Amino acid sequence: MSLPHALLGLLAVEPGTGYDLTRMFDSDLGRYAWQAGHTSIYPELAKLAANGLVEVTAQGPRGAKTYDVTEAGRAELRRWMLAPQQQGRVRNEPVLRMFLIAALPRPEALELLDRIEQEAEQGAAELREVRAEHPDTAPMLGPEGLGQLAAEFGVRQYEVVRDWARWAADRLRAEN
Amino acid sequence: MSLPHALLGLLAVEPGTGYDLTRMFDSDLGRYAWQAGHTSIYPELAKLAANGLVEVTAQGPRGAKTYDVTEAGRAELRRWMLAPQQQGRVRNEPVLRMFLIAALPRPEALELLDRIEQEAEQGAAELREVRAEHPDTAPMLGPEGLGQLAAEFGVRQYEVVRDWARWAADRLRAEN
DNA sequence: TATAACATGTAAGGTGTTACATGATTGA
DNA sequence: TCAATCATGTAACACCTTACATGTTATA
Repeated sequence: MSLPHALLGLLAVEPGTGYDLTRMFDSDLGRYAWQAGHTSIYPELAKLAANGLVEVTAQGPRGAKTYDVTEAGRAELRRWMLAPQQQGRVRNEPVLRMFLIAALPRPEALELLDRIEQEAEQGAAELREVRAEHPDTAPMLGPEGLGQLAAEFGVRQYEVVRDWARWAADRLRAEN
Repeated sequence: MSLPHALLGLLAVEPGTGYDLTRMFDSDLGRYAWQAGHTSIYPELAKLAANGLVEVTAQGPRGAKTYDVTEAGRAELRRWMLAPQQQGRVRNEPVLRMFLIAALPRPEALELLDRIEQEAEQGAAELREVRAEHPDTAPMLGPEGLGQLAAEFGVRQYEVVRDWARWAADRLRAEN
């Protein structure tokens, strides 16, 4: 049940349409943090609006509705963000595959580890370029900040996966 | 739809009951990779058995049924593990919160970043001890391996979060 | 002998995904 | 004028969570 909070957060960073939010979930955000399709976003926006947490502040061309967070919405977002974390839910298919390598026969395990290492290095390289586009002076809070926080985390994340895969492959090869 | 594959993988590592699987999802695995409660596990096991991917190989005391993977199950697991990855689904509430820091006012953002840094360091410290319990010579494949792969990944993961939070806090404090 | 851990299940309700559906605007 | 992009929605189905429900075995 984090979708409403994700929407609240994204709109608090920058107001936008359901379509804008949909694209955000397709990029950075959906890659490391949270995913959602437009078919869950639109109904959820309607629900948030009905509860007074967001409101339509502008109407654009193709029936486009720009949503913004209300004061009540901002309060709820702060409450959720600052609440004791207590193990939020995690579902990460790539990481699941990584651990289940222990279930594979040796040759396949090594093959997969090597592939993971390569793909992670590639991902890191791509993201390093994205990161380089952000000027070092851009503000950390607001729309620029979200991108920076995500890109920086993403690079480090990929590097961890790459190093972990190398470590595991080395250890596995060392076993006689 | 990774639950069946998670179960297949865990049983391929080591046969066990639905109860055993439930406990696994409560530990390491559920923390970084995938979560599931017993109420989804038992029906899913029945479904996998009906499809011939797992089978009951032993009956224990309290009506306990020990499941093992069949040859067909192993084949399906290999297929899924080695299939081109193409962006598996990721849903990570802690990471979502991290990115949405960009939506907070400065004081709260700094407060949260400091808290994240501390909690991550604590998590890393705890896991380093868990990791130290695994002998360096234990085999990487099989039940010991799963724990090792997860512990090693977990330590590195926590360290990344800690370093990232420190980096973000430093950058934010540096802004005038 | 009582408590904790073991062990399995169903049902209702909520959430999320896939497929279906429509239409406007912009730019090549 | 055609294709891509923008923009929003509904319906059916699959999936997951919470609450309910039951009973056994080991151990302190």
